[in-house]
Amino acid sequence: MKQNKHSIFNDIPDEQKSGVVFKNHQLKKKIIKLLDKKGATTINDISKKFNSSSPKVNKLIQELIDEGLIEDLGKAETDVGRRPHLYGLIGDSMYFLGVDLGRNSIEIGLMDFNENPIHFSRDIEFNLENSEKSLLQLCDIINRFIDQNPGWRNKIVRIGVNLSGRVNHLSGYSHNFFNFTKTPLSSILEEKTGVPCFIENDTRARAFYEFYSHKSKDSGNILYINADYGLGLGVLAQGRLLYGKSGYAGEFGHIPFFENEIICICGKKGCLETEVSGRALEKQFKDKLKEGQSSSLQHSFANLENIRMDDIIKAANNDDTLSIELIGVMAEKLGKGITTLIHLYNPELIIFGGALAKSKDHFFLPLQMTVNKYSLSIVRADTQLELSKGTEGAGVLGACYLAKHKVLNPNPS
Amino acid sequence: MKQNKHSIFNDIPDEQKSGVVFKNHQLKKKIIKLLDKKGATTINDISKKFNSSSPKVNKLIQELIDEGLIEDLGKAETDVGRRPHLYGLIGDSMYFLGVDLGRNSIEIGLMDFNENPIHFSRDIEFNLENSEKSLLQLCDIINRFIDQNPGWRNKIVRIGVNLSGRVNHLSGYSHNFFNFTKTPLSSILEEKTGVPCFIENDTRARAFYEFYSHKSKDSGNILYINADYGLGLGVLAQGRLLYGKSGYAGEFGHIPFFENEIICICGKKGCLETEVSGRALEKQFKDKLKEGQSSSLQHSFANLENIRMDDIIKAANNDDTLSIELIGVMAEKLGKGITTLIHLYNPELIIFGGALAKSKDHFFLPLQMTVNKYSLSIVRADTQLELSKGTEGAGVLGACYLAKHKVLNPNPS
DNA sequence: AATAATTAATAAATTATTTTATTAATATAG
DNA sequence: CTATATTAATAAAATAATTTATTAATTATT
Repeated sequence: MKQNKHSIFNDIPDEQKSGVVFKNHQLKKKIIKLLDKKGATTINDISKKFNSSSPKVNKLIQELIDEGLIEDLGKAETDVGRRPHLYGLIGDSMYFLGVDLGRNSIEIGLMDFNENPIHFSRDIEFNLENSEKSLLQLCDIINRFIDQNPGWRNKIVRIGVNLSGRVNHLSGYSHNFFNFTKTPLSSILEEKTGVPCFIENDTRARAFYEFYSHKSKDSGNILYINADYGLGLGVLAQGRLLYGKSGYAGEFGHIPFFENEIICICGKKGCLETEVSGRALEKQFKDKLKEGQSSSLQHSFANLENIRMDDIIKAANNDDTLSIELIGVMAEKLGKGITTLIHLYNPELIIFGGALAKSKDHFFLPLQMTVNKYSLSIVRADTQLELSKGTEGAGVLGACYLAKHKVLNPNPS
Repeated sequence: MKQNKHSIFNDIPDEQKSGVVFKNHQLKKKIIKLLDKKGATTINDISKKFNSSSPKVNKLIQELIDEGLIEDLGKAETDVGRRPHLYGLIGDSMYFLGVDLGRNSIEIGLMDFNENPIHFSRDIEFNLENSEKSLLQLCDIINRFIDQNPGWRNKIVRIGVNLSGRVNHLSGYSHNFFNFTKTPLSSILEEKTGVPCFIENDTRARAFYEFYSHKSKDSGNILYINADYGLGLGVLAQGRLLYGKSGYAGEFGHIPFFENEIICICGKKGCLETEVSGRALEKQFKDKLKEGQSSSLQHSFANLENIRMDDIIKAANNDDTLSIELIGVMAEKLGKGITTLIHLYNPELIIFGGALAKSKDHFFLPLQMTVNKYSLSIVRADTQLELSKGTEGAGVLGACYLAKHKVLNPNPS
């Protein structure tokens, strides 16, 4: 495959690992990271920040300009003295590609360094199977997306691919899909596309989108609850995604929470998910109808078994009393679970997303009430609760943001 | 106060922040960190590790020898070629001081860079009050400890002080004690002793001792449960102590867990601690006696109200059936809580300490059974459960280890 | 036992970086 | 409108680092 032009974020050869070339390379990366964080910056500020002389920084800046990565943004406004030049990233110089694998479709998106969307394709037909054929099809779809525009391939510096199930982001192995080769999945993708790739769990990628796109992220302790058909959790602790020993951290849906007899999809009984999830909501709704309770949905469905989570949520938003009640009770139960999370992670923010969060206040108000009831006020005071805006393509965006994050922070998570 | 001689871990003046002096200083610190981690190392290995030339490393090594921090350990064994010299830290060149504040006593310990104990003083009389007098007394005790040996003061590079309650390790403010000044507590201690100081929550310091002294700490995801009069938790997530937004992370004892009517010391009802803690055990034990159940302890106590947690644990270890039963039931309840922790943190190890853990198998076996019963086997498989060895002076040792850790890792937590 | 092969340490040569001095650009005061 | 003060950028000088060549130390081999 074609080699990416932008070597700045590719590893440099081993023989150069010692010496000046390597150190200049490192410093250039640091400069780019700084410009990304702070925006337009002067040579003096950069040289102070990195304890490097201004002639040295000047030289590297000139090289970065020649490489097409940064540009001179003119002079800064100052009160006195000669005005320094400002330098900033050329957002269009580098791209990130995000891929979100669903069961029956793929979504792909391209984002530039300034986080502007370049192009998105939704609902690309794809049959996810644990087979080599399916994997090759995936690579083909990605390559065809990239080749839509001849200028793109050379600009893409990293590709992130979201998969459901257990994913080892460090080794690049997926546990549930494409696990038939000795080579890590990420390496195969890399070989087929010619661009460095990584894989990530889809809920965590979505969570990362929420974390990254949110304004207030002071201390970096944020939780994202995905209340959908299942119940997922993504954790950002002290600025880093939490994985735990093998990537299971945040298995919120399966903590033992109820003394009930409902068997969870995980095989255990009493999991939080057995009573708090879209799946549980469907079950509870149908049970109530069988018990003789009424709902506006009865008119729309000939066969009540066809009622789905989304229908119930829509009904609640159209004032269906039974739906509102069930969602409210569920939110109260979730609130107690959230209190546990607040005490264990002491987050500054919890964001609620997924289908259930779409029922807005019917879900959010009882949730908040319960959290207030059960939590220590001194701990609770730290934590802000928020509904997700439910942005389309959060998964793909999360993969793109993660790609950018990994490019700028190669060492830790 | 006398200034510490070892400037290597003190911040260098601002005017030197640019330039060669600063960079050499940084590289020397990196060398010391490497020697601490890897033990005896050659100049070539160091220069490769840090992308620095061997003449440069050679020069810095000579300087470090002159400063008395490292020593030439003779030649390495090699198969072929000239044998390189090995260099290693002089453990005795730098000390760490740990201070553990109890309600009525202080414990102080001194440890060298190789983690050898130098001197420990237990049960120093001290009355902890939120007053300036009490604070001055504390400083006096610390200074008197240091002055026991005229050679110590100059060798101590950092002092760690453990306090109960909420502690901000970053700002240096304590929430519950010595909170009457605008100056952070850590700065006051620093001024009075002439050595850089930090403060930390006592449970977290204890937890850090357990993490640091344990052999297997691969991925750095470890929990420490302090099952004592209260119920505490210390979390090491991805190699870093977990604090959360304001240092409340790990408030395990106060998660809403029971539908009971017992008012917790925190003011809420239903907290895990209301039924799982030494405090709860005392209450339950006395209630059972009042209900007419019998125990061997009835013979030893004229007034049954004087029975304490430690007596019940001792009784259990001497085959007292009632004590064993109560501890067993408590361990089962804790097991369910532990399962929640396993699902949320996916740790590789959980260590159980505190007084309750001293009842060994009476506590540990029912605990393990319950964890196995409630947890997802695939997540559970990652987690090893262990009883703490219950080392004397774990708090002071934790403060010393933390001091060393902070000296070697100044940037993150 | 002498020699070749190998690697470490050091010295010398080369290259790179920083420091300083100089020139350029800009605002303010007289 | 010019002089002065102030800061940026650049050039020159000084310093420091790396690279290379050389010498030293060591094992295996002839």
